[in-house]
Amino acid sequence: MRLAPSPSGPLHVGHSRMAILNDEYVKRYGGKLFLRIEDTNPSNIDLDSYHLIPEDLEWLDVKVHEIVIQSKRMDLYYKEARRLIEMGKMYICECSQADFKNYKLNSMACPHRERAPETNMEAFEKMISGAFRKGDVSAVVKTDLNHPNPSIRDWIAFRVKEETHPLTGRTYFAYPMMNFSVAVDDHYLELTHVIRGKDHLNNTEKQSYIFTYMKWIKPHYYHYGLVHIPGALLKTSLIKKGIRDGTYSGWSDIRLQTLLAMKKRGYRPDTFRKYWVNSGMREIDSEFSWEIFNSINKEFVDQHAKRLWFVPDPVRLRIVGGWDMNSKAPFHPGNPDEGERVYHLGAEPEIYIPGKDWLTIADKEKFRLKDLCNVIRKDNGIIYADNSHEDLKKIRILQWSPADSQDFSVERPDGTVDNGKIEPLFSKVKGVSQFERYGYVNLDLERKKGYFLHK
RNA sequence: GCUCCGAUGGUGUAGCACGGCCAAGCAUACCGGCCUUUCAAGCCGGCGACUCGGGUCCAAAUCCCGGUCGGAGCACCA
Repeated sequence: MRLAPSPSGPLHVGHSRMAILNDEYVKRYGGKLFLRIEDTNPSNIDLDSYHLIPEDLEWLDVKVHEIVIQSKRMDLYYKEARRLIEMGKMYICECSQADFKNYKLNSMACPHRERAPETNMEAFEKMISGAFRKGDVSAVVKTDLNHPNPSIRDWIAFRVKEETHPLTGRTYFAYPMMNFSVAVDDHYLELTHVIRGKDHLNNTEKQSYIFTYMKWIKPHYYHYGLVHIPGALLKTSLIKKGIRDGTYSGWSDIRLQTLLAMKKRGYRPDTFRKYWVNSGMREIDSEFSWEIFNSINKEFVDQHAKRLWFVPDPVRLRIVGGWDMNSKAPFHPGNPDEGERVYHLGAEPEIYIPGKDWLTIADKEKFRLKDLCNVIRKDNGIIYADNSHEDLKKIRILQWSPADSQDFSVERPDGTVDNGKIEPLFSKVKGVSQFERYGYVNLDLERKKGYFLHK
């Protein structure tokens, strides 16, 4: 089995599917998983991704047995190309791009198609030694000019690139197209099974010509349906543009759906695995469900998410008439091992409550400060009422935070920020916590802020 | 336009290769109740689907034909 990403950036949610599906197959049935970095197009390579991709995979707990880098195997591709030329199955076309396209669309042979193998070989050697300019020539695999799908008729296997390759520099001038290098590598890596998206259906057919000409055994192919991930920006080129022009702070900007960003928000690798295994390998296109994805993540995260009181948009109030006020509450109601938090507030303390709630509390309305006491609103202040637990079901219960609370802000994936106060003991909490009546947040203690995960 | 693929509740799926055990299972969401000093978690109950039309058959979500709808690919990206 293999994972074959192009090194144009780190992995995102979409990639996690193919990684996990392949990995899961290998883990269940045995075998070997290659990570094959497909860097045969020097124009869209991001040097960092050579290490970011393996790191992402490691985070996902995908076990890669061996890493193969295509740009280091160019001689192999050239060697196999020569064999095809000798067999008369590949030729060097010197038509313009437009002419070549025209011939194909009309099922016609281009003038170079029937040249002798020796002539082609000569042209090929010139091509790889850099004697041609970009766009002048290409190496073409003969298929069937009458194939109903024009893209499958005589497809291009090598083209000239003049850019400097980030890894190999200016060593090579002719680079294989994905369909050629993939066929050669799938054979030499002795792959038995290939799992990939059904956007590759045509490629599978193109590649099969190589297997047939070379008399190689084809792997078994499985094509899963495409998933549309709502609200996600996954096009690496667009993300890169956004990073360059300052729209995004980097690959881990939490508005993005790169694995880096999702990790920062507190998503767990197990969530990815469970979600993708659960959605299976059907050929149906489907809609990615954040609803289900988040609920799986909540399952993993909730058990150790300490509860905290965060007060967005805080209003500062004095509890008039409250003497010797104390509060004690567990960090996790269902998990006593997580400990508890205790506050001694003293007499007539000041506290913060959420501005949004304060706005909707009527004059003379009674409400509860959670784990503290009941109060009644009077004009623009509150007075102590009692500490009975009797009407808990009837009145609303608000989270609050003491006067010595810290400033804290939560960044949300939609780009907005909630500013507020957080209870002092938050500094004892690490990782993902649940802000009561607010949602799950991954804490960044050093910077006194958090990243919103989900409700 | 051409080629290929697909169609189960709001969403994600199981079942379809070998028709009957499917008056369609699970999850999530939603609604109601219990519990609870969070609008979290947990427990109980409820809601809700086989794209349409034909055909084969004792019997069709499952097989065949047609329509409709959706998706992907269509040349020097991977």
